[in-house]
Amino acid sequence: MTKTRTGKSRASGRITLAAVAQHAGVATMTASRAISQPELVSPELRGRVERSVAELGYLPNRAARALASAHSNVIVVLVPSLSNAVFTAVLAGIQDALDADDYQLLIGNTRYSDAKEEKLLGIYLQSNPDGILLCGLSHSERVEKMLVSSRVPIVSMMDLAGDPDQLSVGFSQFDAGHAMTRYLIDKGHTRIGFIGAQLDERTLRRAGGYRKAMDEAGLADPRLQVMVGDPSTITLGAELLGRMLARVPDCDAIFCCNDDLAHGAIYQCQRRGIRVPEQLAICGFNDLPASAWMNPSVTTIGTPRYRIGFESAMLLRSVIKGETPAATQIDLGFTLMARESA
Amino acid sequence: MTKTRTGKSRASGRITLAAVAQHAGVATMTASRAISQPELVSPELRGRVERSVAELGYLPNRAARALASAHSNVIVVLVPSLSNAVFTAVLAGIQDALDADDYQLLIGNTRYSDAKEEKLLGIYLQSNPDGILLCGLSHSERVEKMLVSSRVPIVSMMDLAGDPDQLSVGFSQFDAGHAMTRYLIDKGHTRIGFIGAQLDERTLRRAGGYRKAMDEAGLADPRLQVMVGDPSTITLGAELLGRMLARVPDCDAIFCCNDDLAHGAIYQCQRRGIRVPEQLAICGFNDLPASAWMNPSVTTIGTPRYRIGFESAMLLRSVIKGETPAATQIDLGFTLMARESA
DNA sequence: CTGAAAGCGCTTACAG
DNA sequence: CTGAAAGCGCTTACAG
Repeated sequence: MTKTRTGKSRASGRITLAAVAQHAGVATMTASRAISQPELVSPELRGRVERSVAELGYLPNRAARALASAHSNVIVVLVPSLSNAVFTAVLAGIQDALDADDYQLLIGNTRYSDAKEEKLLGIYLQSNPDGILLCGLSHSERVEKMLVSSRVPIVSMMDLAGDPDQLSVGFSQFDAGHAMTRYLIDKGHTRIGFIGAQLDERTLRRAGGYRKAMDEAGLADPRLQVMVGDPSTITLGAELLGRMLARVPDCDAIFCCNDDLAHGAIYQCQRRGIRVPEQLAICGFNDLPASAWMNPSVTTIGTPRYRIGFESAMLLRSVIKGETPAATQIDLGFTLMARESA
Repeated sequence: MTKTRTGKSRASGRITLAAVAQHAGVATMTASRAISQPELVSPELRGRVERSVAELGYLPNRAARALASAHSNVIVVLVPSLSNAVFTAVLAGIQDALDADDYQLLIGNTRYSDAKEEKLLGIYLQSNPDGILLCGLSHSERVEKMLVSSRVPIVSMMDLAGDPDQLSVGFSQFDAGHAMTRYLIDKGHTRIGFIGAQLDERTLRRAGGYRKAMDEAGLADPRLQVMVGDPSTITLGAELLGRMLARVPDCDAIFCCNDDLAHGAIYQCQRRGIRVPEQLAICGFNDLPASAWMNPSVTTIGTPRYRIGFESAMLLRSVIKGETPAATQIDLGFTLMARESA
């Protein structure tokens, strides 16, 4: 008798909108409207549909909706790491910004790899996302191509794009690197080392700011830069401190490209009996929670990562809705946190 | 002339399989097969389709595939936090386990909230997931109901289910709490405090293990337990140390339910001039990277979080493929890391 | 090995 | 305010 029983059905077995409509005694269309545009349906029918939805435990099929409506309510977020507190804060901001909407977040972890970013983007683009949130300004050629041909709105997070056509939310990594170096110079340090790991674009821009400040002060010396491609960890910070001191024994300050490295460097100093900051000043970047609590507390750059996520998502949301944003580039700034270690 | 041009088209504008097929001069079906079951298509046609795919930059529409095939290749992962390194390691394990497959991970952050878990699950179930990975064994009644009626395979991560019908991968949080307490007792401590935050099920089980060990040794004293619902942070650890000492001044050891709290407690001791472990032994749980590096280094429980994610995903994967798992419960154990702080 | 037909569960026009 | 028809872009049987 029922259509779903006839012969070889390919049905999923789940409750469908048609079943809800039948249960409520209305057309499928009316049921659809009662759910997505309730103000267009008379209170009576709306009530009947709502009751049927509840009684049957109906859950809409997202794939069917996406296919029929040609938009998915999916927003793709690609971050280079999930173990780094910076990006989990960015994600928290995004989630909070989008909490009230019915967006589905597709979170991808590229692990600082172009190949992984390409792969993830390829998979995620298959879901026809309404928008994309990316970290950074530079991507592989293939990623750029995929992004362009997808025609999906994109917001770049973390740094500021020079190009006003590109939506970006963040702060100048270059300026922050410059400001921290300038701070150390003003404190009277002259042999200021820079320790960089991972060598992602943000680290390289901070290093660029460091170099400019050193140049301006006539203090530049290539031996003072220790750069490695490995992921940043406390252990690596401890190791690179050793490498720096072996190379430049009279080094009097070290600017670590992030707090993990700075913490490792400080712990290592404690083990070697090097007094921080008296014998060696050490500072970091990002202001992780431990930096305020360690002894000595760590001088570092406070970054608005939660707000970067939040504002990026709000900007993307407005663009998806067809609004013209007031500004295409949002500078959220940074804060130098002068504490005990430098 | 072309069908897509006639009148009011609802087409998305993207390249479709039909377009690929036409370009290759084959039927849509053959193009479909050439992509998903290439071994069933003659080398010649397969080659033509592959070339057309590349030339046109075809990306399959996931919604259409999901709708037609009644399975989505989506796996839902719900974790209570993304800022906690424990769960980001679990996620890394899951991602690595599923890397080769074409699964799409839907990662949800429940923030330790039943309401958020319900909401996320409701949204994610709309995508018809092939499987679900959850943290913990106990969920709200509504979540349980949704899970049951969805009939989607589920693996519970972190702890071990008593019920053999339930798939679980983890270790006994209770036993770990018991072992750490036993260790402190064996060291001669008698006034052992327990500091717990968040009060999620894992913390409560660890506290249960602590209480049992204290009972067994005849050392139980309710005043020794400081429990608060706030999220665990270094700052909270520092604060709860103060609260514990105010309440039990002669406390000689403190078992913190996780490393964040332990770190905060130790930093606070340093600021107050309390020597760790001589005056007060402090230990944590999870073995975060900093625990091995701090001075003093932190005694804690090493947990196999990456492997929990990896093995959970492998187990779920095999169940989705219709295999019968060798065991429904996988105990990955824990390791007591005896270091300087206790 | 290949293909014409039907259908997955929704929403978009359109008509009333 | 309500509904019958068509279509989104795929895959599943089935037939050849």
